[in-house]
Amino acid sequence: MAQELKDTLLLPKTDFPMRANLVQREPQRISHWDKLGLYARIQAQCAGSGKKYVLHDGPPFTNGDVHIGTALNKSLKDFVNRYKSMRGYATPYVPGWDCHGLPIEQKVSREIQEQKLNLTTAELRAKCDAFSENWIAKQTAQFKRVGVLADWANEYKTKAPAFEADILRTFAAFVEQGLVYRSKKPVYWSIPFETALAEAEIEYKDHVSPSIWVKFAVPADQAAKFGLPTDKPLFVVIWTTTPWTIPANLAIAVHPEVDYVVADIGAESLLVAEALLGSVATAAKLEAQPTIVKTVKGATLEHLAPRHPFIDRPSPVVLADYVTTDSGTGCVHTAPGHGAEDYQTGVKYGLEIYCPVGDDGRYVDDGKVPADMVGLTTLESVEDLAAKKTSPANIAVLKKLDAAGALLAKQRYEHQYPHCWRSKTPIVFRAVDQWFVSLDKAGHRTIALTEIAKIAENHGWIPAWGEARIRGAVESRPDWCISRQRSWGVPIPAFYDAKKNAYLDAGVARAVADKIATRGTNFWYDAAPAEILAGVTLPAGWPAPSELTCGRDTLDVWIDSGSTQAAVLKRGQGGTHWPADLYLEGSDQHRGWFQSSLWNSVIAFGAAPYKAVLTHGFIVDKNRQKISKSSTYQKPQTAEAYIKDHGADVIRLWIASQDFRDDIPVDEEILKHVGEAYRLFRNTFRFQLSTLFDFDVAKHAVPHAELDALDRWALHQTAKLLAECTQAYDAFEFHRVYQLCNQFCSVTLSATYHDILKDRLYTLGAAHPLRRSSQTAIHAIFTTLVKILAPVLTFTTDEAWSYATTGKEYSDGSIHLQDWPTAPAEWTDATLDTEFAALLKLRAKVTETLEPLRQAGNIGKSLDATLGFSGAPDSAEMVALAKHRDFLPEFFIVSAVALEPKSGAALEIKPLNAREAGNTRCPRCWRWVPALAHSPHGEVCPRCLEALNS
RNA sequence: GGAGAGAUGGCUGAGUGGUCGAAAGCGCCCGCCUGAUAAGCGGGUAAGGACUUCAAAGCCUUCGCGGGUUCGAAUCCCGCUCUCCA
Repeated sequence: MAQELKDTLLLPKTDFPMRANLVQREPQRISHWDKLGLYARIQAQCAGSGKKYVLHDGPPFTNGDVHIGTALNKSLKDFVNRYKSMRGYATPYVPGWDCHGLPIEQKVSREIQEQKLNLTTAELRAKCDAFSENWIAKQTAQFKRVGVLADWANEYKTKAPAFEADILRTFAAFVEQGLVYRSKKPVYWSIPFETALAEAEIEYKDHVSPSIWVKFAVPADQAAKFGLPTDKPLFVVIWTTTPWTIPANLAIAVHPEVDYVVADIGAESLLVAEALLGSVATAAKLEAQPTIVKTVKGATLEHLAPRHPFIDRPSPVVLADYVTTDSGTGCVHTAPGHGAEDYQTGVKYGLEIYCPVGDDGRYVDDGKVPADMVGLTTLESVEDLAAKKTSPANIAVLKKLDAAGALLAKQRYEHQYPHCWRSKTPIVFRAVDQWFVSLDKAGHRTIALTEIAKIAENHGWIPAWGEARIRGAVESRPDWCISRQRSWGVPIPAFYDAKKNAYLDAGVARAVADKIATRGTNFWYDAAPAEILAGVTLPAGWPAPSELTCGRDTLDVWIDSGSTQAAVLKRGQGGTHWPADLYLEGSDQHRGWFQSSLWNSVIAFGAAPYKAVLTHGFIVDKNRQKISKSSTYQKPQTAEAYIKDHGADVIRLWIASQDFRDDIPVDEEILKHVGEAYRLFRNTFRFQLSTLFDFDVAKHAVPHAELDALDRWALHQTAKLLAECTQAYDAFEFHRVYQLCNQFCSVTLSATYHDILKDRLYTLGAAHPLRRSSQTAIHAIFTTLVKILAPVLTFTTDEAWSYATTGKEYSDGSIHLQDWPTAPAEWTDATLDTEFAALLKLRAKVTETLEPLRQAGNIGKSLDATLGFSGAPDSAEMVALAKHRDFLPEFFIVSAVALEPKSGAALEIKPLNAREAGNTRCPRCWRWVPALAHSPHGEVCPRCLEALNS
């Protein structure tokens, strides 16, 4: 009997599964999309709109699995592209790969060493090429698995011959403008890799250096000449944290305006800045308080010539404005071959740019370095660092100074020091002949800064502090050292004669580029200069090709990646355009790719390559620590590892849920919560689909004006949600979309709208106007909601959409081909919203009132109760209740509601057990009614009887 | 050493001078339902402290830490610590 009645109900029905089973099923949907040619279809659909939005992809490095942080980056890009394409923009998205560079060459070289192979440069390069290509294939699959939609068949690779040719053409533009020069000045140098490094290739780490105070003896005749006391031996004291640079010391810098003192410390006198005498005395643990015997301005000391402590030469005093009295002695050890400022001062005073340290980091035998120090290394290996040992060179210098009686004091000094990003060892500053690009010569720095400001005016730096970040990087950047002593890269098209004179020319570079475009860069390594230069008109003054050899330096890889805007956007690859509408990368790229792209673009084309730059933070653990430093995370931090556990849609939802402008914390608890939110969304879709099983919009939709008030209220809420989500997407605030949808689904829908609706959807006749009204609304809400979430939940929304439109798991249509939803103006009804807000407040009070009855075991579900409201008939509450009198039982999900106007009384809610109120339960709709009626299926309430007869 | 960013309850995340001990969701606890069922609904839920009490209620402190401005601060200012970035 009960079963028979139950069969007359219109219970929800759908094939859309409750369990997502994302890990297994997502790959199937990816194949489905591949078959559909989804990317091409979306682009074709938007092509006619006349609107285009180009997000230019920053290339990941091709030497390993996709890291979760890279997946985060690509997902954010995917959210943007999908949203924009739904808004009708063509969104050509050409993914890219950064292929050249040290880490790959290093890995490949190691393999070669292990196999004891002896390869030519060209062969090594071929292996690097294959290595990179292999990872491109793997990473492509991994990105696709995350759900990233892109023009995968039309990718760009920095190692492609045509691309390499464009890098060289960009470089030729530099040469043409006279910006490229060869010079010997100090650069960051990685000893293990024996190469110069770019600023973006170093990382600052804690480091303990031996800081030392060194005495430079002033000969008596010198002291006399400068009017300094000669009664006791006089020493100029310097301070340094890099003892190994002492053999390269050529001068001592003082500030012209600073006061210096000669201080008597007993047996001898010291010359230091007055302000630092105290700290020097402390460091040297002097027993007696030093006595100042003379004070002079730094300027008067210029050309005073103390002696180097253990090499027979003078170390003259020079003047420099950068000298401070913050720390040290105010007398700055100057080695023009080992420091940027030292170099400037060296040039100013005509000093040699002296660097007695070889490529391998060892002292060379130049006849000046003490014989017993030749061959010692300045490298602190990873093992040394772990053992807290300093370099052999440092140790030797300390000994030497001590033996010479020149070591006044030494101390451990903890600070942050630049390290090579790959070998993790401290870098050294080292002057070597390198190619540089002048950034000021043709006013490019000014242009770059102007471009930064222009972008800021259009609010293109997102978040806004990005402007300060890149401005700082651009302002402070020294001339760009662009040569690398590596093989796996784009060769610098320079030639050298027998005397090592360099020849570089823009026209020649372009000619080389043209040849490389078809033959690849190995041409440079395989062919003789005569062949490379065949058919090329040599500039005046060049020797014959037969007298030249090809340079073996390669270009800094930041020239590679900085050229993507030329090689991809300027060429319109895949339908892109220049400048890009958006660059979107981690915030470290202000110093990296955002900057290198800006310089390249400004130099080559006179303007920035992007209109807007969006940055995100980095993934950290729940203690806000970098994952690589984290002790709680053991599993590999690859995208694959996360997706294997949670599925791509949950990972994407997690990414969307976080405010990515800050660091992005990840841990299992957070992912678990996101998983719950995912289920909420999925269940919302499922419930809505299941209630629409017998609804056909074309046939059954009810005109808006005829919709029930509750349904119109729900549509009002939907319109509000849509407006807010649209605004959030436009501002790239995906976490707001997440929060808004989450609240909408759980509060507005599940706990309120859907809950109330169940009675009418299940028990009324199929075609009852009220039921069709609600189905009309649900259909509209579903359609809106599923589209709002489509950019994030790509798999799930596509699945739900397929069920909604065809009832099947897969279909030719796709949610991703849909336009962004719109809310008809009639959906918005502020008056209704206000009215319902009041009713909902009462509803909250009602559930509170019902709870004691339930706790007491008097009622189970709320339908087991009836309600009485008493209160002043003119009170706002009673008026609102009276207005919706017939709707109240349904609204409160109770069996009956009685209104008892009582003049002047405060509102009172009186819940009652429905049975005690003298009712009988209808076995079909479970409502308690005064009397049942006969039906062919047994006794039911009058309303059910009507449903059964319809 | 940086005129870079940040620190809100178990988690996400609102909140830029008072209505905030702090929205909302999640989680957790208790209960209901079994016609969304690996679902759904309702209620409760920050921590510490002193005191009083059978109990309830009440009191004080706390939005990284410490100061300051103000009648009043999570919100403004200064210093510090830590994290991320360089």
